[in-house]
Amino acid sequence: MRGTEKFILRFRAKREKMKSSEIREKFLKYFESHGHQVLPGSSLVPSDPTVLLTLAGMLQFKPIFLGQERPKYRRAATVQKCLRTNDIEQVGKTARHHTFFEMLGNFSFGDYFKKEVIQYAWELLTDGFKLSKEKLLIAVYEKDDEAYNIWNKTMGVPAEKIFRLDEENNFWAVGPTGPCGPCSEIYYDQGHDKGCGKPDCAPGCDCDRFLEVWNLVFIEYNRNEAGELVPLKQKGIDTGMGLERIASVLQGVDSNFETDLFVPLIGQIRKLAQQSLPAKSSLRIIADHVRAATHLISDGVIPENTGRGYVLRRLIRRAVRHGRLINIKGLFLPQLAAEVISQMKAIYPVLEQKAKIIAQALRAEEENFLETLEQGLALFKEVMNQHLQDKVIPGEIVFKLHDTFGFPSELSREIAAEAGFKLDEEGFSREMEKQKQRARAAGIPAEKKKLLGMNLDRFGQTKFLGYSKTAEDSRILAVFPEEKFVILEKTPFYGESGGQVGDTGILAIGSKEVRVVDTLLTPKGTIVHEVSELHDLKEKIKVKATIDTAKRAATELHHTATHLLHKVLREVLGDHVKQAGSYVGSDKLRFDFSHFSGLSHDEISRVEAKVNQKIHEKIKVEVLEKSYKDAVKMGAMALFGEKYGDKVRVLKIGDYSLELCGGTHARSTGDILFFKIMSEGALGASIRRIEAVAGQAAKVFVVFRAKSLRDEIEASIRKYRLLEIEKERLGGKKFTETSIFQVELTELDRLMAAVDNQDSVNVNKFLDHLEGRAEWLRERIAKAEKEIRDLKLSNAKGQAAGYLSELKEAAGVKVLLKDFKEYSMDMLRSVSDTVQQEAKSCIIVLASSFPGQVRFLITVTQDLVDAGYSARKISDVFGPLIQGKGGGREGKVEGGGKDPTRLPEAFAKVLELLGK
RNA sequence: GGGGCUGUAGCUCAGUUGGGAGAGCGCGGCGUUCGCAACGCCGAGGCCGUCGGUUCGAUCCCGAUCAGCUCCA
Repeated sequence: MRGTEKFILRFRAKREKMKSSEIREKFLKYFESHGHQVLPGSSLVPSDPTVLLTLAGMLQFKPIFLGQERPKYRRAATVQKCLRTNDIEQVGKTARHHTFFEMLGNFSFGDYFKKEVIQYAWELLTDGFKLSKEKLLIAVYEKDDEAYNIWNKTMGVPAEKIFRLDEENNFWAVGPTGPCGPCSEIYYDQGHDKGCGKPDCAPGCDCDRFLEVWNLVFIEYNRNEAGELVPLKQKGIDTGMGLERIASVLQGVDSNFETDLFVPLIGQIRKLAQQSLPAKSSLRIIADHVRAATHLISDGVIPENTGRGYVLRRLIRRAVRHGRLINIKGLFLPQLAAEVISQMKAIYPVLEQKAKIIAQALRAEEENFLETLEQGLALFKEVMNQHLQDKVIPGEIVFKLHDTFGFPSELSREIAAEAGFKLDEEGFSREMEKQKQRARAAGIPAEKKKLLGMNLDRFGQTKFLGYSKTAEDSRILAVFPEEKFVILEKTPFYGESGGQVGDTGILAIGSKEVRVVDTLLTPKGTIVHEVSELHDLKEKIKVKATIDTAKRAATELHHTATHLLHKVLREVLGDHVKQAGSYVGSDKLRFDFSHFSGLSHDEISRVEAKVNQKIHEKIKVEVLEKSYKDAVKMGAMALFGEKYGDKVRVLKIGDYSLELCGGTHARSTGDILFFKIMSEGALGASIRRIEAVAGQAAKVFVVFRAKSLRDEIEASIRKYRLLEIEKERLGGKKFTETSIFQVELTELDRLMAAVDNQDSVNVNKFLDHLEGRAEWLRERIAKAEKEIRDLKLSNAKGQAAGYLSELKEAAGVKVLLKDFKEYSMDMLRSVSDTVQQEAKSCIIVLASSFPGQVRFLITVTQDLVDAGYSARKISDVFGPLIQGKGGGREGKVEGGGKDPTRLPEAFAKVLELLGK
């Protein structure tokens, strides 16, 4: 009976465990019922551009606490996803560390303060969550008597359960200056057996006995520049309770990874591992990192080599490596991410919306890393074997792992540490620095370098008139004869910037003209004209500056097309597409952007169709002058890391696209005429490059492409016919009619009509069709060539038996000497093999003669080699006579020469040699 | 823009004094079997990324180029 009772008790205990979803709900409900506005958690990517990631629950309220923004509500409560990687190497080793976690928090903005928040926290924990008061302990800042007294007197917590901790532990601040204040922490005592057992073990100890479950921050001061604490008029409250931690307490488990937040996920990883006892830490690391990566991607981060993207990349790569460590075969992250999504989509709907991108990005990154992981690990193993004594991985190797195989250095550190090795950190930094210098030295074009060395700051910003004018009377401010640079007072010439190339044109002095070959722009805005010759250019004289309008117009088309392309890419591929550099010239445009995988044929086609659709719509292109602030407010896309002045130009393409841009543009998208992508490819990890053409250049490109395809097809048809004739001659059969592959002129006319209608779908159809025909013919030709080779080979083999009768005797040895016309080495070998098989013991010298060229093969059967004959010795006599030589083994020599006319003489010499 | 690594059968990859291109998986056929799985036998499938150079001869050495990966700018 007692056994049954126990069972029932355990069963009930299990049933009453609070699920994590109930904890979130209960938390928010509690504060809602106490006048708090429940707000949605913010993205992991903060709106504050100076902060890399959301690493605390209060981040979205930081401007309020800093006094920069007025709160909409006086009280708020949130569940906030957070991501931290500062303790990443601890994740998996301990029961509590995470990179991704959820923070439950309640906030007061100038409303309630210490007393209320302490009451709320206590009530929720003891009454709402039913935690035993006996097991809760309190820490306060050592100088905060007020908090101490509230806990002790008002709440009735006995003095021995309240600890005073120092500034390091219990004083909170956003930075060196700004709002700050003491805090108070609530600990849960897990009992003696969970702790370190030291006599001084208490809250704040590193061991696992006292769990900090809730931190209450009392924001009451502002620390000024002088470091003084000035009391705030509006005091605030900011609290944080880690969901994973409180869940482990409420569910009575030893680690956060055993809560319902992790159990299903870890279960699935265990299944994938196909191993009875996979390493616990690897399971935890994978589970943690998958959660983090999934959420990061859902908030628009994709794996890259800088910033947030690099954080994500490190998480994914570490997870992939641990996957291999526990024997998971093949791709596994997309699958696990799906589990995370299905588990958390109710609370974070964005996960479901971005499910496709999450799977794609994870798959691409995992696939890529798997490609290099194996090689890198092999190198690692090899190097470790070489350094068994000092147990240090040399800096060059760490660098190579990073540079070539994409091992983030901390991953290398981790792998090394597992085997008791260390990294030569200094050597690594040294190599890294070298690489940076190399790149810097090579990165700056010669002209730019010249410009930077000249110090032209004193000229300031040149007045640019080129937005509306193509010619202008001006005056020369300065001439630099050595560099052939000219600076004008004002100019219609556009200096190279924002990807757009500089203008070319002429400077006229009276009736004399000087060509401007390029125009540059200094960082301070000085426009520098590079001229082909100096002539009479001097300071202060008057010139008329006229740009090459045709080139400028072609460039403008490409520039406007670039903006359309950017927008269309975001529509077709997703919001994560960001410009990463561009080139806009009169001949073509180049657009680099972030995206994790290559574009499919279909995606490229859709992009082209959409851009051409916008061209077809003839949308008005306008430039608005705005303050930077207004521009951003309008929703204009600005490039991260670019500097903008007070007044910015905003390029508006109807209601379609809005971007900051200082370049020059077409008046209407209709002017672009046609748009065609020439190529798409990878630039580096997660950066793609598209090269495209617009306007007349696009038309020319399409025509040129079509014509060269047509030429190739015509030539292929001729070649194929010849091959078929030869095949027939050699005894092969069939002749395929090829004229159906011919390109009719009317087809090209229809292609041009499609170009004129911006009908890129049909243009591509035509081009693909031509491409298909050319490809088909290429394959046919390759196949016919192979068939001809095979026919020749089998013909040669078939005839070989007939040569037995030509065997001669020399000193009791059978010898075959024969010249074939235009046989390949394969055919000679085939003949030699057959004859050897039949004649058993013999020496064969075969030659194949071409005009001015001979190839030969000399073989000696093994029994004759044993008897002292040598193919090499024969070759040494035979070769020189035909102006050549050969090499190989005693039994076989291959070689060649240049004089087929002396072959009879050479054969005779061989007989003579053998006869001796 | 610069550096490193990789490119061989449908897939995963071997392949050194430069001298007849291989394995495993997959595929096709046959056999054993009532059938499946499994196994055995046989077979197809390759201009060794492309172009050029050195060489009598290049998957191999050198150069260029393309593609993928990776790092730096």
